[in-house]
Amino acid sequence: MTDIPKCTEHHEHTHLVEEVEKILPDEGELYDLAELFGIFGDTTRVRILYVLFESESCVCDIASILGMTLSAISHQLRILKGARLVKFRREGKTVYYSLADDHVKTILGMGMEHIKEKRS
Amino acid sequence: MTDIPKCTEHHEHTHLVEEVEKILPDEGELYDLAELFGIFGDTTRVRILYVLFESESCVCDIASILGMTLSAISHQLRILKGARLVKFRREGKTVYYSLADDHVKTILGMGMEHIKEKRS
DNA sequence: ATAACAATTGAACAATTATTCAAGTGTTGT
DNA sequence: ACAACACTTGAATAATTGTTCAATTGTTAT
Repeated sequence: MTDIPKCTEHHEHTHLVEEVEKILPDEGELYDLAELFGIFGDTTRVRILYVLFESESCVCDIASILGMTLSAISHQLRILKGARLVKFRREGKTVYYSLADDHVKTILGMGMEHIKEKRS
Repeated sequence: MTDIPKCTEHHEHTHLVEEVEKILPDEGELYDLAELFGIFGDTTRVRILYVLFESESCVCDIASILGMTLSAISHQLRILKGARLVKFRREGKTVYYSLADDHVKTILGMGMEHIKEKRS
């Protein structure tokens, strides 16, 4: 019966709780934040974003470049679209996707910096 | 029979493929990168990190503050430890965790910026 | 209207993952 | 040696998620 603990002795609990509550984002923000990072947490989506770094591309090209099916890519693009990480425009039969803004580059860059440091 | 497409007409495929291959991280880096972001993709882990922003804390305190079991927190700390996002030291019976470096703050800050913009 | 192509969508399946439960370390004090 | 506390760990379960398959929508050309 593992229960929520109240560390028998020590700490300035009450104090810490107050401080944490001050800076801890509310439930909604926390959820959105985790969801955003979760989106970067899949190699297919990251690869798509790297393709879009290079140039605006249609679904078909992305699929072709990454060696995956149209459907798989389209599903992932829907998620990226939902998080407003990419935008799109239609031109005839083809839909062109591109990065929504520079946040994507910055965030991925930060992540890359971290893993490169920790790899040594 | 959904197959990997080769867009019938258009594009400078060969050119684009070359360009993308130049900047696309190799398989290992890509995996590590996605894995890193995946770690930020869970509200429990993000909450733990926010607690550690405030101060070094023992597992018991984190669990107590977040209203979760010791076991659940310990499991998540193991993951954070594995990604070198947190470090720890033992002092008698208690183990104190703290942020490994400033990357965590920067990365979470970037994410927060993005969602706050997109919320309006 | 019909055919052909680009893309989207929903359902199904397999794989991954977070939490719980129960049992196990490791350390301190008696 | 024993009990008590802080924490860790492995297995099990439920929930989430990525890809595939099949069907559908939207657009263009004949």
